[in-house]
Amino acid sequence: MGTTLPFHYHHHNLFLNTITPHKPTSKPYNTSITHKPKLTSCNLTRGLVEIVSSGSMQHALKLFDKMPQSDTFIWNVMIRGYTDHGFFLDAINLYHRMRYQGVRTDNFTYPFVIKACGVLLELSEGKKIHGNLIKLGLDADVYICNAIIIMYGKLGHIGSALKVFEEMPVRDLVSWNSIITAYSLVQQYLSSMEWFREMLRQQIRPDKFSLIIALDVCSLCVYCSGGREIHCFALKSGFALDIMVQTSLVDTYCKCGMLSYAERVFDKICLRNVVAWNAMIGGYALNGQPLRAFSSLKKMLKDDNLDVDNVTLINLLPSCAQVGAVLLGKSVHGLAIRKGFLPHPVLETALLDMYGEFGLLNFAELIFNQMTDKNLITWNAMIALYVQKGWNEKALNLFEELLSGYLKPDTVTISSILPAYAKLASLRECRQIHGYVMKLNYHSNLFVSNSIIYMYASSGDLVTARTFFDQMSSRDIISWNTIIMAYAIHGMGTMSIELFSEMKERGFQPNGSTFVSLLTSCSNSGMVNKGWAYYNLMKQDYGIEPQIEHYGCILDLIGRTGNLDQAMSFIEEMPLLPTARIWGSLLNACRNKGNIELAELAAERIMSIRHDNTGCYVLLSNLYAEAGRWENSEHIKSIMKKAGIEKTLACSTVHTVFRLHRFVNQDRSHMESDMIYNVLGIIISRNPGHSKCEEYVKKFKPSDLVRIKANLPENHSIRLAVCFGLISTALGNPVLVRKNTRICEDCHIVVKRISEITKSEIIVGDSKVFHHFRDGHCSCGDYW
DNA sequence: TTAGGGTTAG
Repeated sequence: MGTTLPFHYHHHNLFLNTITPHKPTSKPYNTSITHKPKLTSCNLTRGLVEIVSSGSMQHALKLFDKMPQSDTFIWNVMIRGYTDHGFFLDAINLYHRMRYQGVRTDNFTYPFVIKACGVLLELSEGKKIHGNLIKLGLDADVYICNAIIIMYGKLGHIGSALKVFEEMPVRDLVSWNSIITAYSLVQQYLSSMEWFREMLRQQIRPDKFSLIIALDVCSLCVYCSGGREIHCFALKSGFALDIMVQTSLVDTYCKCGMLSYAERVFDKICLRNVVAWNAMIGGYALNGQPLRAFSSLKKMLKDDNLDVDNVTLINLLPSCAQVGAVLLGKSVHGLAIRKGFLPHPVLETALLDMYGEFGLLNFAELIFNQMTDKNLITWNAMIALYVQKGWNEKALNLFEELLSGYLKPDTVTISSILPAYAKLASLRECRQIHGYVMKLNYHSNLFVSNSIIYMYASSGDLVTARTFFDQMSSRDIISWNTIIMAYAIHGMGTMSIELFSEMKERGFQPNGSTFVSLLTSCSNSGMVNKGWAYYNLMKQDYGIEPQIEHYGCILDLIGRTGNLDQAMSFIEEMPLLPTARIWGSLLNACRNKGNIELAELAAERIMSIRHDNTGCYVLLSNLYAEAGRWENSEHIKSIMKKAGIEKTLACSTVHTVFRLHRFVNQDRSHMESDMIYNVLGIIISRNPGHSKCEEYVKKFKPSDLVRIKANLPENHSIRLAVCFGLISTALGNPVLVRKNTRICEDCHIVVKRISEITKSEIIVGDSKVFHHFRDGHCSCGDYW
């Protein structure tokens, strides 16, 4: 055995192999040299090709620099090497050096450079190269054109891609596959499938890659029947025996929710490889069958004697999350480390997601912070996690951090972060992010635009929410559900109902969520009969089986009537297991009726479900206090203390142009405190006949008064915020106050009165609904 | 002695 490699390269590589035993080059050189090779140019070139294909580009470059550089071929080899091994920028740079040094480029040079431009999203570079090609007369080369079509697809310029395709003097099968891929890349899946069909119409026989691309398109747009059509075609044309096609079929069926079809294809695969298994394991998670994913893994290891790769683990993690198997998840994490799969951005993001699902936020944060090559998907995962878990402030900070970096947020980022804006930001900030969305041209994306409706509605600006909705160029069912819900949380039931009819007129079929919006609206606006009517309509006319959310709404509706017996029997007759939300609804009804016994029962149930019970404890404790049962009230407080449950510090906020103003109960810290208390004093003095203090003096012994004085409604944060809002809000604009807990009955009465005296519209968003106070009335109809 | 499209992944 001999080698034609120059000796010093040999030596170099052996040395490398000794220091990095875990990363052998893919093609180790033969060491049994029997003769000293001649350093001919041909030998050098062969050596270069071999080193390049092994991926050690630094070594290749050293050799390259020593070689005569007039030869186009070796430049092409180098550029290919860079592109093949992911050094796209180096590929483009070397191409520039090649042109600078006056080396002739040829038809072999360009496909690699073009690919590099596509991957790096280098639009201007790509266009320049395209221009050069035309000058060089290479723009008719099939290989080059095919590469350009893909590049324009990646860059989102489908028009340019199509133009190249249409102007090609000769097209081959790859050209067709490329245009289908390009349409898929710009997410125009229907056009993509149209081109696939056009290909068949023109009697061009697809190859297995055509089928794989088309199947991928079907997965992406969940086009189930398309997947089946291609399956039929594959069976007729013999491609159904190809493992890559089979794997694609498994994947497509899984992504279209047709698990049994996927299993049938999978079982027919003769020699299953790890990729096929991965598709199946991932598919089980996707279809909510985590246990089957685990048993698949077992079979893969045992029956087929295959080993896991990083994709196996990536696909396995969602199953761990679904069954809440923390230990199992951690052991998969450990396995990933032992196998040397980490760091790996996709695997790390999958781990982050899983820990997030477990609620182990600190683990997720740890992974995020340790990651060296975070991409946009990683950032999106972390932001979405924060928002889902209600850590809105952290989400907003992280989003700010993302904006200050080089990554550009996409529509996923924006639709994830908007709910955090809805919860925390001022209207001004909401308008800012809205402007940013318009600038990025993301507002036509339905996920984004639906989130914008929600954002405006839940930050108190129903008018803008509606205007935005009206101006949307296209809407889906979620847009309608969102706007109906917007009016629901603002207690404007008639508007919700109006929109519901309009939605039907425009041909949208209501779904379960539509009725959640509608029923919430009826309940929040006190339209009890209408609520029941829609509940029946939903079941009878639309065949929608009520879910727990619907039962919750109906229970709120019953609660409003004060008929606690009916509420209780409704719960008992429900075919679903009552959740904390259900008992919470009953508890709320009990609070309004002052029925302590039933409230205790409801509270007990809530606590047994071990939901986040803070609100429930507070409510019960207040209920006891109002009834003068101090011992019970204190007892609840001590339970909370023992359990380490902190009562949410009630606060109310008002935004001015300059900043956020936050008020707590009895707050004296505000700069304008004196003025605020003066205004409050004037209003209270003009509101005789209502003071909880007087009531309490009549009701309780002096010793009790000391206990309750600390939290008298007299100086509740909401009143301070409303008064400050009256001072700081421009005349004619509504005063907008937000509160992190529910508004108390006493404050509700006072704010109604304030709206009457001042002739101002006052909007108070509490933790459940928006109260619109005007002329002494509230949109909630005094039930919330 | 070099090309283009391509199975499983967040």
